[in-house]
Formats: sequence, C-alpha cells, structure tokens
Amino acid sequence: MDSSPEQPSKPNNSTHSPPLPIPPHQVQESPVFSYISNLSPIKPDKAALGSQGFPGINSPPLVFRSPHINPKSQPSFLKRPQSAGSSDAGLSEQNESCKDTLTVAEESRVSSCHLSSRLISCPQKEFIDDSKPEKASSPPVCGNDYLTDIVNMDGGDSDSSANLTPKSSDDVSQSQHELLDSKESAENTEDKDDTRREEMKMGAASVTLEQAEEYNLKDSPSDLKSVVPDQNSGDGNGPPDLHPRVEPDKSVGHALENQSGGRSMAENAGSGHVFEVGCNLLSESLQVAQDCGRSLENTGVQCTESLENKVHGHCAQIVQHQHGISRRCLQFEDTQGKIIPNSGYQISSGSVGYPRSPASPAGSEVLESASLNRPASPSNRLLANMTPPFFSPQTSGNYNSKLPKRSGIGLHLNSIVNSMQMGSGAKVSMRSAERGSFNGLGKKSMSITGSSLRHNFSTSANVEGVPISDESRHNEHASDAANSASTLSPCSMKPLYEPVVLKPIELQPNSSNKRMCTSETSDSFVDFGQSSPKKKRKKTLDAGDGSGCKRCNCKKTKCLKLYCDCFAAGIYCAEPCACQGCFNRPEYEDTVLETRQQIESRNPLAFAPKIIQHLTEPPTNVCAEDGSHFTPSSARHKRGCNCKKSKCLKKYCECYQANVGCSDGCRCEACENVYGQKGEFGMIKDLISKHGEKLDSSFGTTLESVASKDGLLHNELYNPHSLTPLTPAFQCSDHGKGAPKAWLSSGGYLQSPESCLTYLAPYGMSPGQAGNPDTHNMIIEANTGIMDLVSFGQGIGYGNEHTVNQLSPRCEVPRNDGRLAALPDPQDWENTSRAQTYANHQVSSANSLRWRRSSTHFDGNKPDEAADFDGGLYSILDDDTPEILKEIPMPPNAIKVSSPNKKRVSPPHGQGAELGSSSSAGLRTGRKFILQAVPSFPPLTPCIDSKGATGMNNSQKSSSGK
DNA sequence: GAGTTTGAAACT
DNA sequence: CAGTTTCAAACTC
Repeated sequence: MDSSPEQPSKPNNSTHSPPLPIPPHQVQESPVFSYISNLSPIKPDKAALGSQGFPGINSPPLVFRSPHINPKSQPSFLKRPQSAGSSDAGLSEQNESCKDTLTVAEESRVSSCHLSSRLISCPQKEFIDDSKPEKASSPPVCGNDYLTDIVNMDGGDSDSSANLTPKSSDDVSQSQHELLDSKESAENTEDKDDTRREEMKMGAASVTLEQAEEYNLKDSPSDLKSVVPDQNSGDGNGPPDLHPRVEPDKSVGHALENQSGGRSMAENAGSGHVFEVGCNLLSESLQVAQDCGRSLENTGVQCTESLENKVHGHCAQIVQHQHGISRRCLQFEDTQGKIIPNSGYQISSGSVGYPRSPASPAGSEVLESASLNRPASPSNRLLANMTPPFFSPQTSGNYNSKLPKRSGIGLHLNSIVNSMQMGSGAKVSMRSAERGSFNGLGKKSMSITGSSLRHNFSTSANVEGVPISDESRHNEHASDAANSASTLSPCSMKPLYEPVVLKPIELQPNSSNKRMCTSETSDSFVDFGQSSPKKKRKKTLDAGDGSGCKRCNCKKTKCLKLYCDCFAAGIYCAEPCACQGCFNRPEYEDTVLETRQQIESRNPLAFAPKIIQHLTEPPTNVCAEDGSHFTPSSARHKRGCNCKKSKCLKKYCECYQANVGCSDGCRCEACENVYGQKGEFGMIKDLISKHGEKLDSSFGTTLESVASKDGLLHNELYNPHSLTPLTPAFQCSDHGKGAPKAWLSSGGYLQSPESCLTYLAPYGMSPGQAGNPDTHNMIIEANTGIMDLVSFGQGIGYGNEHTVNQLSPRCEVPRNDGRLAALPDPQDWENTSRAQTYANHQVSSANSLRWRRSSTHFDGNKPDEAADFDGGLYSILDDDTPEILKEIPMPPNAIKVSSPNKKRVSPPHGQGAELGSSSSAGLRTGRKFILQAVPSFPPLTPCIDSKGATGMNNSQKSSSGK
C-alpha cells in the first residue's frame, strides 16, 4: 500500500517514461521491416510498432519496460479504470501513443472504416472519447476515427508505402505519426474527422489489398466471426471499459492486423510475419496466405480488389489466424471457433484463455458481461486492459495476435508458469503469464488444461496473456469457443501491465478451470482486494489442482511487491485472490505501474522471466518427456535459488518450483534438485557449447527447411534467433519427439541454437507438472495448436521448453508452421526471444520489443540476466525486453552469469556474453543483429545468415510471401 | 485451519 | 555488496 500511494503519482510517468516511443519507431524502421516491406508492398512499419506496442507485456515486463508499449498498452490498461484520471496528462499522450500504435497498425489496414469499426472499440473511446466525444458519435467511430485516421493515413501511406520501400513506409509512418500528432494536438475531432476523411479517401484509393483483406476478413465467415463477434462485442457488448482498454491493444492488434492484414497478407506470406501465423492456422491457411501473399506480391501488392478480396478472404483469414496465433489469445478467440476447430487445435489465448472462456460460451459470456459490468473489476482490469482491445475490436483479436503475445509476455510467465504448475496436470494456469500479461499479466489468467490443451491449446500471450482474458471473453462470446477456451479464469489474469492481451483462442473447455475462473471472477468483483485468506488458499489449492488460477494472499504488501505472485506476474489480482488491501487492481493501474517502474528501476529484470532454457538442450528435455518430463535440463532459473534447507527439493526452491534444474548461478546448499543440480547445468552447457556449432548449423538448415516449409517463421528464425527467442514460439511441438524440430521450430524462440537457452516461464509447473507428461504433451500437442502462451517465459515454466515454445505466440501452430508468425519483425524476435512477454510473449515479441525499448529493463539488466546463464539465450526470454536494448551492446561473451554465490541476480550481463561465448557466432550474430536490427533493421540477413538464417528469411519470405 | 518453515524480496 | 528484516508461499500438523 505504502508503495502504492507513493507510486501512484508515477503511473503516468511510468506509462510515459517507460515507453520510449522512439525506439519503436526505430524498430519499425528497422531494416527488417523495410526489408519485409520491400518484399511485400505493404508497409512494415507498423508492424514493428505494433509489435512493440503490444508486447507489453507482456507481460509485466512489458508494462514496465516498454515505454512504447506502455503507452499504448498501459494507457489502455491503466486508463481504463482510471482512465480519465490517469490519462489526464496521459490522454493526449495516450492518444498519441495509441494513435501511433493504431496508426501504424491501422495504416496497413487502411480499410480502417471496416476495421475501425472493429478495432476501434473502446480503447480509443476512452482516449478519444475523453478528448473527443464527437467521434464517439458512433462507438465504433471512435475506433474508426482512430482507425480512419490511422488507417487513412496508413492506408494512403500504406498503399504508397507498400509500393514504396520500407523506408517509405517508415516515412509514412512518421508522417502518419505526425499527422496523428497533429491531429491529436488538434485533437479536435473535427480536424481528425477531416483528416480521417482525407485519409480515408487516401486509404480508399490506396486501400487496395489491405482493405480488401480487411473486408474479406470481415466478410469471411469463420474468421470473420471471430472478428465480428469481437466487433459486436466491442460495439455492442463491448463493455466500454473493455473497449477502451482494448483500443490500445487494438492498436497493437490493429497494427498487427494491419500488418498482417494489409500487407500482412503478402507480408505474412512473404515476410512470414504472420506473426502468429497462427500456428493454429491451418497449414492450409498458411498455404493460402502464402499463395495470397505471392499473388499479392506478384501483383505488386496492389491487387485488384477482386483478387484482393479473394486473397484477402483467404489471406485475411489466414492472417487473422496468424494473428490470432501470434496474438494467440486474441485472435484465437476469434479463431477459436475457426481455426482451432479447423485445426482441431484449440488455442486459448494462452493464459489468456482464462478469461475468456469459461467453460462454456455461456460462461465466457458471463465473464464478459461480468467484465463489462465491472468497470474495474480485476478481471476486467487485466483482461480489460489487455484484452479489451483485442476483443472488442474483433480485429483486435486478430491484431492481438501479434502484440499480445508478447506480452506476455514477461511477468506473466512467472505467474503463468506457476499456474501451469498448479495446473499441474493438464491445466496450467498462467497467472503470471498472463500477467501478462504478460506480458504479461496475469498469472492467473491463463490456465490450460493439459489434456484439453493438447488438443486445444490455450496460449496466453503473454503477457499477453492476461489481457486476453477479456478479449477472450468477448471473443468467446462471439465465438463460442468459450467452451473451448481453456480457461481462463478471467480472474486472474489480467495482466496489468501488459497491454497486450492474448486471447486465448480457445479455451479449453476445461470447465473446471474456466468455471473456476468465472466463479472467481465473479467473486473477484467483490473480493478484489478483499478476498479472505481462505480464498487465497483455495486459489493456491486450486491452482495446484489445476484450476490454474492462482491467487495471492498478500496482506501487507498490498499486492504491489514482488512478493505478490500476481503483481510479479504482471497480472491484476482477481477474485480468487485473498489479498487484503490490494492495489493490484485495474482501478489502481497508475499505482501499479508506478510501483512496477520503481521496482524495475531497481531491478530491470524484476519482472523478467525467471527461467531460461537452453536451446540446445531443449530437445533433450523435450524428449525426455515424452512428454512427461520436461525438465528441461537446459532450462534454468536466471537468478538461481538460494536454498539452504530445502535442498532444492521443495517448492520453496524457485528452481524446483519451475521444474528446472539448478545452475551454477544458484547459491543453494546441498542441492538435490531432481531437475538438475548445479554442476550439471554447467556440464550441459559445455556440451551444448561443444555441439552448439553443429547444432547451430543444423538449426540453420533445419530452420531454413522449416521456413521454407512454413515460410513464415522465418523471421523468427532469422532473427536473431537468438534473441528472439521468444518469439515464439513455435514449438515444436513434437514434443519431445521431434525434439529437434521442436527445437528448431521453437528455435524461434529459443533461438538460435546457440542460444541454447530459451526462456522458460518463470515458474513452471510444478515438478509434477513439469514432469507431467501431460503438460508436456499438452504443450506439444498444443503446438499444433499453438500456444501463445507465454511468451514469455513466464509461462511456462519449465517444462518448458515446450512450454516456452508453446508460449510463444507465434508459435505455433503446429510446429510445422512454425512459422509463426511471428516474428515478422526481427525485432519481435528479439523481443520474443527474451520474453515473453509477456509480458509476454512473442507476444512476446511485441512485448518484448516494448520491453526492450523500455529502457529500464534492458539497460544493464538484461545483460546480467543473460549472463546468468551462460550462454544462453536465456535472457532472451526473460528479457525480452531488455535484451534488445541490452543486446545492442551485446557483449560478446558473456559467459556465465550467474554468480555463483550470488544472491540474486545480477548477472553480469551476460547476455551478450552468453551469446558470444556460448554460441558462438550464431548467437552473437543473432544478437548483434538484433541490435542492429533494432536500430535499423536491415534485413535479417546478417546474423543468422551465416547460418543461412538470412537466407531463410528471404527464402522464407519468398516462400511464404510467394 | 492454524502454525511453522522456508527462501525470496525488500530494506538498511 | 553484505547483512538483516519482512513477506508470503509452502509445508506440516
């Protein structure tokens, strides 16, 4: 509490401060985008932005970090509850930020009108409304307004930009931003309207594919449904609250969508952005998308409307799917009905899912309604914050895909992981993840049922995750998937920080989880901070049960310290929580944000995922599991534990809790960690390092192959692989079986082989869980499904490798896809790598990006984290955020990190080091690239190339694209 | 359900 | 950076 009060003032700052708008731009501008954009006529810029924005998330980190994101996401989140207040200063800023994000995203969309209606939704409303009631004229309008504005801008720009090189896009984006700014400055609705109109015109003219796509999308029944519902929900249902919140997300989502949608199609196919590619998306969809993309590209992007329409129809769907995937949650929701069904996967937006789906649609509806009703309800908060955007605007869902996940990425992961653990068996709840969401967001938010997961996946974004919940809710309503939705307890998860929300695509039906969630959510209203201890226990118990929802029981910290799992996960406390005097609610977003910032300022990695995986190992781990175990040999806790009495055999031990082995960084005594003792890890690393090169090369090849297949991924692959880790996801899915594949695929996340490490969710599942084959399987299976998850790391925990992969938004879909989407942006990759994300999750990617940007995190911190592990990539996930930033520097070597004794963290920073050291070139390059990428973003090529990554990129792009 | 233990987080 | 205190979860009864 105390802190809270203090912090409160900061929130605004936090939102602003963290977000460094610029960085995103940079990112957008990054060569990658340009490169992509080049490939595809469509503009890339936004995507980047979007990604950035979304990420939030993730996860928690997102929130903190990424200023960019924050602005967007945070605002959305924060604002909602407090909206008016918080926004004061922020409104304009938020608006801007939102606009920016929106613009970017929207640009691609051009068709803004349509989209706008979709997207728009609330978030904008909040901002806009506040400033401008006028637009409000039509609720959708708000969204439209933005959209239109943005869109128009974008549209025109995009179109032109599309034709133009990426640079143009950048310019355009800038111009757009300027326009937006100007508009914003003017804010006068009139001006905006005018501009919008103009833009609209422009857009109409230019609209071309994007619009067509959008339209198609809308039109597209199944896919559209998801979308539409969202819209509906947004418009109709859309609880204003949600919408507003959502808007930000939307922006992100839009961006994503736009990207995906507009150019996206082409890009997706080509660039492979496809963020989400929706792993879930069916391969078919992918193919279609590719085809579309090809066609588009061939046509020069400007396809005749007819073509576009057709293409769009497919592409759009695909895109949506992809987005959904990437977004996971969000789109998924939409997709849930669609994709998932098709694919047979059910994806929940990850943790996100919770929110969404209660057990049944009805449930979802309930949730939604509840959320809606509740203005500030916790569930809403997280979700709302995160989700709304996504949801409401249906598109959001689609869009979301990108962002979200990200998010997740971050904080969430932890929570998520926890949740997962809790869910031990099948279910996993991602609080943290969600917490991302997030990003991050809510730990609790996501829950996945194992069994169901397998088939159905719930992914959370990260951070993404949490937000999703709301969206998911909406989506769910719309879609039905509710049932599917895994779970989500709405409750939990709201990633505070993260903007992004992933919608779980599907939720599984675990009714139980969902139910719990729902019930919880309902409760949450009342309880929110009030909850009695009993409940808490229930939570924990439940969580343990698999309900997935975790609850905190904070009594003195007001849920504003890391002691609070929810807070740590970047999630708002929900009903299930038995916390007292809880400030970790949407109502107190400002406070929460401030607090987070403070904490981050102290320890940038505070919200980063705690567990990292070694890429190299993953396979093994995976294999091990066969599902069953995950223990990722490679996975390790960043900081390491400090157990003295528990011998690392109890949950007191974070490592054990996360189902990961202890590493050199651990200061534990008498370590008997079943997942691996200190020494082992080092050995493993060594082995890895030894074989790393080979792996890397293999990876590259494999990746390429994959990419070629998938087409998508690429980005991720390319990327920095390394870094990106998060990205997504992929996952391999195979579970273990294909470990290698998974690996590779996952590699996206994981990254470069070199990197070896991937992030794991902070906590994972309980050992049992980890061990649980189920979970594993789930994950794996999920792969097919996709998961967003966590992006971030958080989520999953251990086990994670898979989980990680799964988490990764992009992921997945089937591993096959691999594609995922995601990564379109190299940046994202990076982002993802870390995180998420997330807050969060590819979702991370987006989130991660944000985070990274968020200066705080990265600065310094990451490196440390990275360092922790040796070489690993670890950081990637965690840091998602920071990494980028940090990465820049990338120290070439960093070797290990963890200080052995050390208490806490402080990794020397190793990321760079790790990279350098460990992996060898690959990683190094990767990161470097990343770094480079960030700034400029040349095509991926550099780094990965060595491995062929670049080639991959291109090829992939080409393949996907054409 | 209450109380104890444990180790992370926070504080100095 | 190290030591101590605070906190909440995990665990035990």
